Amino acid sequence: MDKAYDPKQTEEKIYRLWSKSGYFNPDKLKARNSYAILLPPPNITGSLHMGHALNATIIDILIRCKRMQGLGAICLPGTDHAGIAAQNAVEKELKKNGVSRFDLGREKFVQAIWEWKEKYGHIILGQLQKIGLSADWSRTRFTMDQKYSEEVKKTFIHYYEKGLIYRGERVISWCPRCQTSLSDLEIEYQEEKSYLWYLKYPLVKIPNSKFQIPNSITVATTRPETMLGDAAVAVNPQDKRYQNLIGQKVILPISPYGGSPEGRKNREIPIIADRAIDSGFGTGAVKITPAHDFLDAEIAERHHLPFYQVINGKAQMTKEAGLDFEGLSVSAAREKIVEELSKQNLIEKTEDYRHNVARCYRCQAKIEPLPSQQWFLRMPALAKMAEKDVRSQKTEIFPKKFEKTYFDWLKNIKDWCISRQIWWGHQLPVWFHEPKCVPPQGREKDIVKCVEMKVSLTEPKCEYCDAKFKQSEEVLDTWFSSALWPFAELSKKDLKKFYPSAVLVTDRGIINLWVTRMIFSGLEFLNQEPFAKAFIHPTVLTKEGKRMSKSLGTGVDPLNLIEAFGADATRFGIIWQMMSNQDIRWDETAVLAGKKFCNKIWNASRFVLANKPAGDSADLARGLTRIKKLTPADKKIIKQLEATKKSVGEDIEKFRFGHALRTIYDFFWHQFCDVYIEKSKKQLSTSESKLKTQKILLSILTESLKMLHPFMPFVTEEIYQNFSSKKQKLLITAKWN
RNA sequence: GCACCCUUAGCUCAAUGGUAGAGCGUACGGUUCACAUCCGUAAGGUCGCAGGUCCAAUUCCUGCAGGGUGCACCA
Repeated sequence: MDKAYDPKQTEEKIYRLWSKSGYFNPDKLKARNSYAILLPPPNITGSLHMGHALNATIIDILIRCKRMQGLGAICLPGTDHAGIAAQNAVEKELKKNGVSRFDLGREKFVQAIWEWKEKYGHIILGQLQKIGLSADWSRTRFTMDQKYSEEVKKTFIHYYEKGLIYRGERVISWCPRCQTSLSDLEIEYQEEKSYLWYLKYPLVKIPNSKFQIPNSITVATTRPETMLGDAAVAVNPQDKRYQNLIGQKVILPISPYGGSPEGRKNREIPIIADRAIDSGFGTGAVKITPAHDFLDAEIAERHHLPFYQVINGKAQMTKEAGLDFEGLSVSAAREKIVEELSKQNLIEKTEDYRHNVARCYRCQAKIEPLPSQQWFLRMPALAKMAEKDVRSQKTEIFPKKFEKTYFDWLKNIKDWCISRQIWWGHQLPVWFHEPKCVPPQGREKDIVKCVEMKVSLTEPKCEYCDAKFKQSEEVLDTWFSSALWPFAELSKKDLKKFYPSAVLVTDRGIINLWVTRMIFSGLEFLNQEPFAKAFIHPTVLTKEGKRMSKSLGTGVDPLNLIEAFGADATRFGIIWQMMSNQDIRWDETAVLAGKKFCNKIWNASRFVLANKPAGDSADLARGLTRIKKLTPADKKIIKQLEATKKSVGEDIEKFRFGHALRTIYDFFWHQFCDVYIEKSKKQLSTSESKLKTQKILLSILTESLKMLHPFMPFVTEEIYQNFSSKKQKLLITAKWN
């Protein structure tokens, strides 16, 4: 053995050794019980970041530990097609050559993404191998595999036939850049400086009114351009200031004019009372734009107000906004409106205002709420099921504080908008027959049965004509397919063995996007929750406590760490910092400590192996309990080993990985190396205690390597290869008792 | 606005109802015989602030401040 440990000469070689052994696949383990963990499928667009590294390390510690405990341990890997993210990534690539996806057309563009996926999609899995993840790669899945796709469609059909999926026109969140609808969870809010405009809407004069009616009512808004779509002004029914005005009408000072200027007549809209209005905000009077605001849409439903869509999917003003505005961008329209209103002296005042603006979680473009025909999954019943499951502890969310995130979302649940207008993804199994058959003479009655739309796995046939059905162009929300990850595409045999999985390990950022949806999907389709526990691990932040971000250049690339310090040191550094489920403020010196520790293990092993007696290692190490006449130092180290094993075992069960690692570290370095090895040097020099001491050294080393292996797999396996027994050739399957 | 979490050595973090510890860094010293990626010694903390409970509080309680997260609002 060399004087220093060199990860570069070791890691690839050892990983190949493991792969060749086939033990990542539990079929080879001949274990009675399984222990499965799903790898949260990274996006095909992803490249390894600290979050992946932490996640994979935790999963791998558990898998390696359970494998050594004799269970049929498996990590089920794969990748996610990442609808919007992948589409955006490839669009960006094409843009470099000045090509848009529309230039290519749908078929060719989707083909380009597939090619891109073949080329780059597997890279992240290779990176996970680099940090040592012992996943069963023979079972690698992809969320757009043919079988997976089929099951996604079957799921849609199941929900549809159960009446849980419906199609409807609703105000939804629309990303004008991605050109698609988004669900509530795909929106991020960002604080922004803006203004609150106080606009005066003149009241319609009523002759002979017994009340004193003011000239105008003032409404506060952050989006003056939406006034073109206003359908009412609303106040709280309790608001004393406006009692006289409820039921009166105001004149929209700028109205969407069409046609000739002579026909110009401003729209008159009512003043209504609605409980949703907060009388403390602004003037207590609010303009209601049903088509472009969620709350306004709700209020409009209650009051049967018309929806005027004045903004389109490209964030431009529509024809309905009137000839003066049609085609203008939202921001240009805003300027024009403000200018016009101030000309008319209808702006009472303007206030500085900070508020949260909704943005697309994939491209950061400003979201436009607008009415659109979409497909929805009815959530109340599913949400109830999911809530009950965690309330009854059938699925345990750990740490418990994250239960709140889960319950909060379920409590305020909205129907899930599952259709997306992008090209990359699972096309809806919905087929259109348009136009309907033209009934031949005398058969009108029969043909009435001809359907315009059919939900079906394969293309349906019309009973009355030869016209082909056309499949819906829309695709499903990526998370609709991710929700099926615990079971889709698994063979019946695998399903029996690996469902439910033991524990789900993931980040808090996707508790509801992913975890919650997996839970209700599992309950719905297999009548059992997909995992017994969901462990929400910490998030890796910068040293300053800020989010790591590639675009801001604040990210740390784990591959660089592996290159500089080795995979074991990187794993050590990550886990060393993972204490009590607080977020990690990244400190690279922990990786340095890991590198030093690798070397310490290496050199202590060199010492022990230089003093290894002849014979099979397994036999030598097992004889520990039979050794007589132990010295106090012998007894002490044996006792310390037992205590360490116990403590580490308990820590791992409770996901206290950082604590476990520090316990082993302290034992190995300070109790074993600093004290016992030093003492052993004397014991080795006398012939009566020599063999005993040699056996103890070998035994403690072997047990230490086993404990360390889940945390630092490469260096421990490499050392083990230098003295492995005929009976137990690999450390990965050595018994961890 | 509501809820939860965090605040301990220069940095990143532990532990603990009764003399506060680690890693990294710093200073000084040592080491042919496993390891200079090593060993030893030292410096360095009124444990965020203000109250309270207790014989005793960094540890328990309350309030405040700063940082973070989730939810609601975001007209």
